[in-house]
Amino acid sequence: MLSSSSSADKRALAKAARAVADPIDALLAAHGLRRTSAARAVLGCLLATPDTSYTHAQLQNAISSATEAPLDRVTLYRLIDRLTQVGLLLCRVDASRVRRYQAMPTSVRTMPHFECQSCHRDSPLAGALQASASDLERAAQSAVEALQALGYKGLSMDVALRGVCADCASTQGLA
Amino acid sequence: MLSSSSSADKRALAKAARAVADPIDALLAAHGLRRTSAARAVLGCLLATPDTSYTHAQLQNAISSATEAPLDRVTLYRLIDRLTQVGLLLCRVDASRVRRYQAMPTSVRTMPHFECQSCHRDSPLAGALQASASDLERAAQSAVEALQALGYKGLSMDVALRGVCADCASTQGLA
DNA sequence: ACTATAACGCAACTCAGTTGCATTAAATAT
DNA sequence: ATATTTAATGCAACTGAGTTGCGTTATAGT
Repeated sequence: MLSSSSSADKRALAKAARAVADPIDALLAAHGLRRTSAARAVLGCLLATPDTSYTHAQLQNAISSATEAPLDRVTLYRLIDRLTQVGLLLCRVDASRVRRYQAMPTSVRTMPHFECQSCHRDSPLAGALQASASDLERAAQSAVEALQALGYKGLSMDVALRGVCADCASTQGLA
Repeated sequence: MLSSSSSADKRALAKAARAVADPIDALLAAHGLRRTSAARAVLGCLLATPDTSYTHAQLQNAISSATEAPLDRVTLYRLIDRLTQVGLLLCRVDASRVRRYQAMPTSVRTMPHFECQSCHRDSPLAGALQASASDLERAAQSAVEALQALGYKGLSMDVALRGVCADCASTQGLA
């Protein structure tokens, strides 16, 4: 039965080959999702740019301009939901209250950042704060490992400092 | 002129006494804000319940039911903005994309928490994760001190882990 | 090829937050 | 103490992200 080339076998093989050939199709299938053109486009776009997050609007725009298919707003929302629920995407809410999506990172990297409540700037901890940032990253890393040991999947972490930055504090009468 | 009790002096003294007597009025004045009934109500409500955050709607509801004045939606938004900008309030965006406000805490306390992307539960790091949480808090603390040394004011921090929790991961076919 | 159902596309809707503008009331100057 | 300035208020209309319902289309399993 190994080399019996019935037409049924041929079709099954062709199908499997297609799924295995394209890593994106393989991922979709492995997570129980259908391989639609929209799913391929979105996942492909996000996997092509790791560590880069897109808003819903940016993603819709990117897909619609790259491919010919315009892709409906609601469809994209629902597709993103599915991809996120199975752990293929990572979602976070940014400081201006919009969700940002990205491909689930393979290695967890923490990027401590500071949001000023006054000027609303969001900047990474750098310069003199590099040391603190590294400490935070290390602590975050071990927390992630602890969660992984408990069976948690697709982990990522966000460390946000908030307050009033030195610039804003000096130009206001702060107690 | 020390003990000259003119009526002008009396009024000035009464005014100063009022401002100093009420710590809320004192705070408002110290930050260059007018002492209006709305500002007193909001700041009073938030200072009365430290470490408790309210959404705009909750705050409006609390104010309107506690006092007689109904307080307009937009007025509350703008008032919150002002209080936040001068560092009297702390604002964060929760997992469901709504802003939550609370009185600026005097001591910075970090509360690492986990958000599941699948079941959307948000829970604090507890149990076996206590150790990691403590490490994170310690690292966060020194980061905050570093920022304070640079002149940053009203600091607070948020450590969010994200991913798919063990429960959801086991009930889905996750790779 | 046939069927069940996941995924799609459209319209209408909700909810948090924003903007413009005329009015009111603190704070400051006279 | 009254006048003046300008911060704060209240209303109406608007925006933008995300959701819900429902009929249609296309994928996966028979």
